[in-house]
Amino acid sequence: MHKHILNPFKAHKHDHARCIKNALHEAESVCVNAGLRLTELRRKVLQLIWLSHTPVKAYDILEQLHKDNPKTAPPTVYRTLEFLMDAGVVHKIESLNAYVGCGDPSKPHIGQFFICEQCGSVAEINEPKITQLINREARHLGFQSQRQVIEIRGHCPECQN
Amino acid sequence: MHKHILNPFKAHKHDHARCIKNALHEAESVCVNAGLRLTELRRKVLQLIWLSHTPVKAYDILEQLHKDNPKTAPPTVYRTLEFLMDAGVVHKIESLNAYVGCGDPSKPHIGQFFICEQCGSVAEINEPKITQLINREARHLGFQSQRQVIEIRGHCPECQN
DNA sequence: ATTGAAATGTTACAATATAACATTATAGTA
DNA sequence: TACTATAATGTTATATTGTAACATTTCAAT
Repeated sequence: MHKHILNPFKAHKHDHARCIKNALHEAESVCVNAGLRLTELRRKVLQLIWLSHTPVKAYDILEQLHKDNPKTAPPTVYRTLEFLMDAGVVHKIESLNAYVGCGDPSKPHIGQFFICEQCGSVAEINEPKITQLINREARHLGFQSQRQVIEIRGHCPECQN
Repeated sequence: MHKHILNPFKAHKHDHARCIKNALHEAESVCVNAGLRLTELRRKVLQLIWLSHTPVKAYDILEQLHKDNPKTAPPTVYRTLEFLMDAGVVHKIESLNAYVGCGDPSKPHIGQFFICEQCGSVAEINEPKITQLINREARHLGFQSQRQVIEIRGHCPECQN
């Protein structure tokens, strides 16, 4: 696997329980290192996101949380998502209005996402050449780049017939 | 101006009336060539989008249309936007939920957008190197790329102090 | 134990978008 | 010209996504 592939397309029967466990463990250490509190709620939401193989909608998370507490309201979800995104352990897919676990939160980065239109699965890479090329174009325009939204729609290996 | 810059950051006092006129004229010929009907409504919406120097929200368009017809409803706007996007004369900025006129609709293309967080203005380029690089990464993943969402957030030349 | 800040709860609502069906306009044909 | 199939728009209702503002609870540091 190339080093810049943070989160590849998953084989159908990879060990996803392990994925989740690993993601939670990484999130734990990211938060500890940054002096952030990964509370029960935040851990729960992160886990719900990782439980899915595809990006998760805020209101789907809300629905899941209702199983624990039927009175949970949208702000709880959105605040939690904001925290997880700021911590760098979750990314938002803007073109889907949905949220996905970061494949490698160990250091902050600009992710590039490949999203399957068919099955919804997402791969995340961090290819510095893309970042650099875009930054170069930005300079040509006199533009100061702060955040890059790179979302490629198409078909993943398993959905091509 | 580089050839791949489809829509640069505008100087404060460029001739925007000319921009609009030009855009409508181009849209006209795009539609004629494709056998599409640029109706009064569609032309009106396209004009409203170009009237703004920044991406326009669907409900702002709706509000403008209400001046002509107070009963106009959301589907009218969204359908018109869909038509204009399919025709290639308007792009949606996914990270803003807003719509912007295409800088060069003459041939279909993948646009790359630079969006100023301060003033909201947008520049559009079409740099094949970016497209190609991303497509190469896609191939590494076994991914068939169909559409690229490239939106760079930051500060435009006039908003850097 | 006290307290200030962070986290979460709660209520209400704003903003964005679509489904489904009705009506009108248009272009091509008889 | 009138007819008709299709495209375009109107209309009603509702779904989805997201936030403002204030109340309460939890937590860590004293």
